[in-house]
Amino acid sequence: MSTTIDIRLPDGAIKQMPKGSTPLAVAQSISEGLARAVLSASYNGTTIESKTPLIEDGDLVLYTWNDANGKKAFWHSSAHVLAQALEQLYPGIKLTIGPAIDSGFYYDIDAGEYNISEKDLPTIEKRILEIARGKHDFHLREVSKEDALKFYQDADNSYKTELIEGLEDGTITFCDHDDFTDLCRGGHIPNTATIKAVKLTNIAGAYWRADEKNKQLTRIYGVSFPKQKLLTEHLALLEEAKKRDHRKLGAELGLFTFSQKVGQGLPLWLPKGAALRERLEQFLRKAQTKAGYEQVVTPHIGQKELYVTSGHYEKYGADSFQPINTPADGEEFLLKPMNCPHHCEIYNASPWSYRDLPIRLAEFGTVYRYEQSGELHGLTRVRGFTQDDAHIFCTPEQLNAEFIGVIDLVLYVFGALGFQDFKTQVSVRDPKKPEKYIGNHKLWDEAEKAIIRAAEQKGLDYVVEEGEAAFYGPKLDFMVKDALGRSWQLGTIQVDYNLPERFDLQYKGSDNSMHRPVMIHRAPFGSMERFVAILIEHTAGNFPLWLTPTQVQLLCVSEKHEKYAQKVSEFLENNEIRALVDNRSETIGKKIREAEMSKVPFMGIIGEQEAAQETVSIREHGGNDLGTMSLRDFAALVESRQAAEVKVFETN
RNA sequence: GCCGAUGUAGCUCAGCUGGCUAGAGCAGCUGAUUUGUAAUCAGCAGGUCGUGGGUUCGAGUCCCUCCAUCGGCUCCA
Repeated sequence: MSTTIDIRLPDGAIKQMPKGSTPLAVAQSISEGLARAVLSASYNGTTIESKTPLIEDGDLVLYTWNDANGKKAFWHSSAHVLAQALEQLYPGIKLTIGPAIDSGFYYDIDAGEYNISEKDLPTIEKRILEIARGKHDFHLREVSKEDALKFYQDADNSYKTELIEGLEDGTITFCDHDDFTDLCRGGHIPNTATIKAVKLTNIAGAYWRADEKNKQLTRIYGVSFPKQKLLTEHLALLEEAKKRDHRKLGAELGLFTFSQKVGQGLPLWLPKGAALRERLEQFLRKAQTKAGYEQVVTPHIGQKELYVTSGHYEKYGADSFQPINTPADGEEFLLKPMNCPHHCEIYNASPWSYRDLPIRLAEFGTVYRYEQSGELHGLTRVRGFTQDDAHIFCTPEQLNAEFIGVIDLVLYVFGALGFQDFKTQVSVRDPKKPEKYIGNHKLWDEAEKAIIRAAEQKGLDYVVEEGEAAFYGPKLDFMVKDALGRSWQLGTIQVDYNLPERFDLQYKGSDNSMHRPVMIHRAPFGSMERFVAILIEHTAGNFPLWLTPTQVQLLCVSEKHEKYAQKVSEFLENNEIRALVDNRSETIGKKIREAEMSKVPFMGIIGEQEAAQETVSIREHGGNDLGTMSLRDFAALVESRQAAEVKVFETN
């Protein structure tokens, strides 16, 4: 029997090591520095500890802080120490779960009688660091299911026993460090000493097993680092991100507002915001016309019966804005929560032949949904919003091509607005909760397959998320992050066999008999509100020239030059450049400062010289001085800048 | 909806352990100034301290209710 094994490293090199060597030992054989930096590893694709003995040939990847997996191990291990600190400070609390997440880690506890609040976080942080400095090794060990259950029965922790009940004997591991033990699957750093800085970011309620009906636990979020400097940088980054918050910028730039009198979650678009939004609508309208869509308009209310037919009433009726009554007895209308039923009725208004299909009906449709009060969030989650909606009615044979056409449109829109960093997600049924969905399984299977097929054909790097489907059909969702890294669904494309059934949609086939069309619901922006919100956070309010409300602010050096400034303004307006004149009796310095803060791309300074020579002196946002130029040259400059922006997305 | 925090002028904030007519800067208005690349000067005005109740001789400050906002959870047609 061989006493050595061959370990292949990512660069292809093969290390021959004694059987039972650990990843840490492999790292050591490469360099001391690497050994110090190793946080975790994977062997043959499975995550392991840096001290797991390797007993067969395989591929080894060593992870350091610079790898996502290294960070994950670091944060997961930090969660263990957080749990230990909490147990020490609050004896008798019950631990539940504590995973690493994208930006740190959390631990959920049942705090029992304790009332832990934000004020206590610094104390807990201090204790974590004290423990970490104790230089404790993490040890993963296997335990039998019986022993594991006994351990937590003795500790009177029903959460852990519930978790263990769901695990198979032989796969259960505990992790020890110092005097602390936790049920854990693994993925730890070697020693607590590398945890040099920790910040508990917030404390919140979270339901056990993510179920609203279960007890609410206390969740403590944190983030930790191997160097104090990294924490300082992280906190500075968060401060920067806060400056890009669309709620703050929306107010500062005069884009939108809310009123308690009007109601929560009901945005009021100010002139500048409305102008921006209209420009976005025009942009999409143009792209859609080119792609064969036709614009329709439908009312903001519909008879209750309409939503009973669609199935929405049964699903959401109780949690929606309640029916509107009329003087007529028993007559009830609902504010429309979606446009599809209306569009189905437009389809039903005429007979269709397979030769007519596909038909694509588009509408910027404003809908009202009674979102839970705790869900409302700036413009990203509101109770009244406008979907850039459209419904495609096509034959089953056309489905694939139509779906791909919509993916192209979404990618075009994202490209135009500079959203490069998005994730695609195929949202399918939760197999454990079939009662959440309507329609028959065969059609669902087909719809899910159709989406995955199209995503594959377009080469999208998608993830499949169970339980994220709409109740009537699966979706392909385009997720984009906000300034703070929270993920939001923008674009969505959905395949639906159900509404055609419910509304009895038909077309005559080439075989002279009636057939059922397939429906695609789609919205590239998702909603105007959410899209603008994310756009604000991505651009920090520095919108592309073609979108920005004011392109040029003309600043008079003194009131004497107002007349010429008006002339310049008129010239620019005639050249379709959006300009404003600032003729207040203020110093030029102040006017520049304010124009800078309102993020106008160009400032045109107008004084004695400019008026005499019929020129304008241009300063770009950010301070770049472009010098003095003729009005014609400036108009040409703006035009070429704008054309360059458009060209970027036309060629994408 | 749930857990936690917050709520003082249009905005950003001060107001100690409850104690005289609640302060500041910016914004606004009036006047002076007529300005050359990120804040000219002076004066004036502006607040039922989120709402409603309570405790107290006395509440911006303490307690309760509701509303809104923020961070999560849950939800998201």
